[in-house]
Amino acid sequence: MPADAHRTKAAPDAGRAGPASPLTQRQEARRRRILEACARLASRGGFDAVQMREVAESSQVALGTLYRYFPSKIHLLVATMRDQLEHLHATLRKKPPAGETAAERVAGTLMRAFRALQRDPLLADAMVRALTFADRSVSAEVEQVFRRTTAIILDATDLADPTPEQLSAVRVIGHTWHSTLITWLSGRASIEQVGVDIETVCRLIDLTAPPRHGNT
Amino acid sequence: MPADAHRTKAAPDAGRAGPASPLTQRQEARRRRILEACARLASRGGFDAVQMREVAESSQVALGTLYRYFPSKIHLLVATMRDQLEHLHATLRKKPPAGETAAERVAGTLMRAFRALQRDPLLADAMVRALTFADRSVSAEVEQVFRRTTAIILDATDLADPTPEQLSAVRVIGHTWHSTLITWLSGRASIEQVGVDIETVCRLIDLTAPPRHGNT
DNA sequence: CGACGATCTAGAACAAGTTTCAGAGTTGAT
DNA sequence: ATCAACTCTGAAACTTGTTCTAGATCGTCG
Repeated sequence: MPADAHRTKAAPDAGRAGPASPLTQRQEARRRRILEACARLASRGGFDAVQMREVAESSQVALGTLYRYFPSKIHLLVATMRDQLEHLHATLRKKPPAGETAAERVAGTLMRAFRALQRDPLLADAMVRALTFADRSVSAEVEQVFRRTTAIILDATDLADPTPEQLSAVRVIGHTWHSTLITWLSGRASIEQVGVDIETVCRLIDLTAPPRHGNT
Repeated sequence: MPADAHRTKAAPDAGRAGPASPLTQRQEARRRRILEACARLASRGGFDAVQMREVAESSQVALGTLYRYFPSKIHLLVATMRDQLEHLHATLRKKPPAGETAAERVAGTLMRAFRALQRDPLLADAMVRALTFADRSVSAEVEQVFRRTTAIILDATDLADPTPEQLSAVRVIGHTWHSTLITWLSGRASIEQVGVDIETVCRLIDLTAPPRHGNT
C-alpha cells in the first residue's frame, strides 16, 4: 500500500465552531442526530443505557461513523454535556439572578442549574460520570465543559475584571458544584445538603469581592 | 431446584472490621494479595492496566474468587483507595501539621497528601477515577473513603466540636481536594494552580472558626 | 476418620466498547 | 460527465469486564 494512502483528514468532530473542517449540512445533521440520540438514551437508563450500538442505530448512522464523529463513549457524553450546558447558559443569560452580593447571585444561579439537572437525573448522571471519568485523551473536550461552567459562574458574579484570587475562587466553586452533583447523583447527599454546601463555597467569592464598595 | 439452595453467605469483602464474617487467615491473606496486586498494576499502567484477569493471576487467585472478594473493578479500586488512605492518615497523624490558623494547617495537610499521591500518579489516577465513576452500588464503600478524607481534614483543623457550618466547610474542602486532584491528574492544571485553589478553599474553615480568640 | 457445606479453581461463555475492512455512496475539481 | 479522494455502511473481529459451571479443596462437626 502507498505510504501515505490514508492520511486522515481532520475528524468531523473537531471543535464545532473551529475553522478546521466546515462540515456539510448532512454531516451537521448527523452530528446532531447522534447527540440527540445520546441524550435520549441517557435520559432513560443513564450511563449504561448509552450503548454505542444503540446510539448508532437510533441516530441512523453506522457504528464506524459514530466512532468517526466521537472517538469514544466518553467523548460522546462529554460532547453531550457541552451541548446541554450551552443551552443552560443561554437560558440563564436571559434571566440573570437577583441578589445583593456576588455570593448570593452565584449560589442562586447554581441552584437553578441544579434544579434543571434534577429534572433529568439519569442524563445528568451519565454526563457527569463521563466527565470525571475522562482521561487525558479527552482533556480538550473536558476543558471546554469546565470553561463553560466557569463562564456561567463568572457571569453570575457580575465582575468586570476578576483578579487571580477571584478566578481561583470561581474554580473552587466549579469544583464544588461538580462534586456535590456527583455526590447527590450517587445518593450520598440530600438536596438540602447540596444547597448548604453550595452556599458555603459561594461565600468565597465575597471574601475577595466585597458587596459593592471599595476593594483591597 | 430447592428454593434456598444457594443462599449466599456474607461475601468475604463485607466491611473489613465488621463482625459479619470472621475471614480465616488464608482469606485475609488472599484479600491482601489482591489489594497489593491491584496497587502494583495501577502503579504501572494506571486504571487501564488494572485488568481483572491480571489482578487474579498476579495475586494467585481464580477470577471467580476475585469477584467474590470484590464484586467489580470499581469496588476493587475503591477498596484499594481506602487502604491507601488509611496508611496516609496514619502517617499524617504521627506528624500533625504546624500552622497558626486552621486554614494553614488544613492546607498544609492536604498539600502533603497531595505530594504523597504525586509519587505514584498512575495509582492515584486509577483510584480517583474509580471513586468518581462509582455508581450507587458502590456507595457504601465510597462513603467510607469520603469519611476518611473528612476525618483527615477534621484532624488538621484541630477543632474539638465542629459546628454544622464547619462541617459543611470541611465537606467543601474535601470536594475541592478530589476535584483538583482529578484536574491535575488529567493534566488540565499545574501543581501551582492546585496549590492556590487548595489555599483558597481552606480559607473557608477560618471563616467560621476565627484564629484563636472568641467566636460567633 | 468421614461427610457435608462452603469456598476455590479453571475455563468457557457472554456483554459492550472499540477496531477493522471491503465495498457502496458522496463530493469536488476538472 | 467523470475521476479521484473522501466518507459512510454493514458486518465481523477483538478486548476486557462480568457471569456461569463443574469439579477439586478446605474446614468443621460428628
